[in-house]
Amino acid sequence: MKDKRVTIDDVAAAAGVSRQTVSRAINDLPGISIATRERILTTAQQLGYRPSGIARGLANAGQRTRTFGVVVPTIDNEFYAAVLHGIKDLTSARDYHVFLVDTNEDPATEYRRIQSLFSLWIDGLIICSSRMEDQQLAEICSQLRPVILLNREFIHPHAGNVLIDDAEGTESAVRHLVECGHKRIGMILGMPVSRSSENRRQGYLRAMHQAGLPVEPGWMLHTGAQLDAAYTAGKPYLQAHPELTALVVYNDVRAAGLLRACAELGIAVPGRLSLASHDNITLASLVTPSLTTVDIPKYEMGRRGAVMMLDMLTDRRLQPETIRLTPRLVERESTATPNAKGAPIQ
Amino acid sequence: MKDKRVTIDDVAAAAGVSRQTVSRAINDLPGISIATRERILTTAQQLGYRPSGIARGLANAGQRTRTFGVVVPTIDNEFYAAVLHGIKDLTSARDYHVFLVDTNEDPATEYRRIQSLFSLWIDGLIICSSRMEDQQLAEICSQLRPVILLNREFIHPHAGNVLIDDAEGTESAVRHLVECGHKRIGMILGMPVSRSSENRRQGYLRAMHQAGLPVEPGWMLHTGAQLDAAYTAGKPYLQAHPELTALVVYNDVRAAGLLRACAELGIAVPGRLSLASHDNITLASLVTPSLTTVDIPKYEMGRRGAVMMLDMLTDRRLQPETIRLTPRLVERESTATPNAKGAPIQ
DNA sequence: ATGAAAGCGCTAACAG
DNA sequence: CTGTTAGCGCTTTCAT
Repeated sequence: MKDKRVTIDDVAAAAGVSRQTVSRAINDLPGISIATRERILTTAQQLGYRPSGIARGLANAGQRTRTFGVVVPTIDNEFYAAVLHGIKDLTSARDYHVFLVDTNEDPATEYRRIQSLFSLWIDGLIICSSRMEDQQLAEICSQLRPVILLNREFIHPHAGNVLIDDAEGTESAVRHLVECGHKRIGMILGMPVSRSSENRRQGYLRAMHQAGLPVEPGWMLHTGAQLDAAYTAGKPYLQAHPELTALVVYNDVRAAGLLRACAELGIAVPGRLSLASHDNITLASLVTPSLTTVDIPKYEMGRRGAVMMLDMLTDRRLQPETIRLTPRLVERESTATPNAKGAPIQ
Repeated sequence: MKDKRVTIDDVAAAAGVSRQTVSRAINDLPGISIATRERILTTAQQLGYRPSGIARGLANAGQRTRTFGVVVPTIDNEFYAAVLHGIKDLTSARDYHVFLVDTNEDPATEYRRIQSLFSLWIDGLIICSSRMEDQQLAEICSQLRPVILLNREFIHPHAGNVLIDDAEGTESAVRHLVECGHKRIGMILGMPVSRSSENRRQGYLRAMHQAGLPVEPGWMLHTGAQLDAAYTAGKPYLQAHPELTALVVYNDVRAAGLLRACAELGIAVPGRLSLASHDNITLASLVTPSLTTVDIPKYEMGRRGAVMMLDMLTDRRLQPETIRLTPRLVERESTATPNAKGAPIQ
């Protein structure tokens, strides 16, 4: 089926040294003469020797497999693709390998798949927007270090955090709408299990409160993650709430769904309804009207997480940090003064 | 740092049997009484025993780590995210784990990272849109089985193929444009290393030839993978070729870049220029005008690849197949009869 | 039906 | 500086 593997013993025999000396040469450890190292490295090269990560992992009793897991709710959302992109470069450069776990937005799947990953003796774990309970996270952290949480605050001696100030981001969006003159502002939320969604809801409530504006319970609507779900749920919501002149939307994907609903209902955006969303993924600038949105530094979040992970792996004494990234409102076409003249979209 | 691992010996001791018997129980192998199996499984459960995939891999001499690699040019493109999505479900259900490799569209990186992955003794490999030379692919296939190639034809006893008839897809797009009445049709290509791009170019040339239409060399333009790259390269191209009334574009991302260039140049789409692209990713239906595009069954491609992989892993005697999926033109707003009246976009 | 022995390929701990 | 001795946790023989 496949050629016999070249093992460390083969190299040792060929170079006429002990297996151990080869190990020292390969791993650049002290206690070996330069000449010997050179010679061994050359023979290893000639034989096409590749150290087995599997055997290394075993011998190390699970210390260093040079692998770690990355967990995302769904790879199908450009947001997480961008985070992964931020993780990738460093990982590739340092010759680590990444197990990708897609949890389908389901906390139970997340927990199960992570536990299963543990049997592979990963060195660490990056969990993006974890939907699990604190207790489960604690259990996972007790089994592994480091665990880097992106977009989810969790305090644990093994856990690092790269956080977005979600509430502040949403507040800036609401303030923008208020400055435009809006008074009746609704909010489209994400999945109930999403922490970001809850944080953004808090930001919305706080900003509305600070502006002295009322909030009706019916003004808030949870929708599924797909564009179609937002479209489907959004249509009756829009019809039921003609009093609203602006909406803060959980993310761009949902905003795009609402845009479609608005178009079909003849609701002009931003003429009759302003829309401010979050994430600033590619489509935010491509849809018509382009979306005013709170930019989340997705790539940077991934990159910083990967840096922390690799640093902690390189020097096990390093303590995990908490990094806070700041979102920033990007004003585009989907927000304007309320009741401005403007024909319905189609 | 972490609790002592529970090993097979711990379970054996607790259950009062040999390590071997535990192994039989865990792996559901014959040669063990039902009662004993039950008892062992229970104690294993109580102890929280999780078999080490690493040790299993080593003991198996690289046969079954329940791990395989998935290689994509760039996770940042929704196309590949969709493929991954198709791979994910089955993988998760069968409790396999996936190493994700992003090659940055670079053949050398692709080769290097795959070789590096081999040290982890993966069971198989799915390579999406490989940019490597046949010779390198052959080398990789000689080291591993199965290797499933998505969107890249390659014949080898270890290699399965899930293919798209790219040329046919492009031909259907060109035929559509010709039927609209276009005579001078250009093409925006992908990266020169992309096989799809080359196949689509062939389809373009063939369809133009069959329609008896001329093709100028200057009508074809290669652009980078990002939207901005297409926008930047597209602008001077559009200005240099006012004779063109329609464009076949390599993919939706690039078409979106061109759309922006057209908007800035005051070129109405489809009024003065029709655009037909490929892939049918989300943004294709969201941009204005929405894109006529050749739908590629991305999710299905990933899913079929994963099915073949897992089938071959389950039954090692199974021979790899070649599966061909058919693209399908989706007509939207970006194509129309040439020279139809219609004001420039802005 | 169960157990004992050997070894997968490597590194850590100790010798020399 | 280099070699020897033990495993890491598991599965495969081969015994019993």
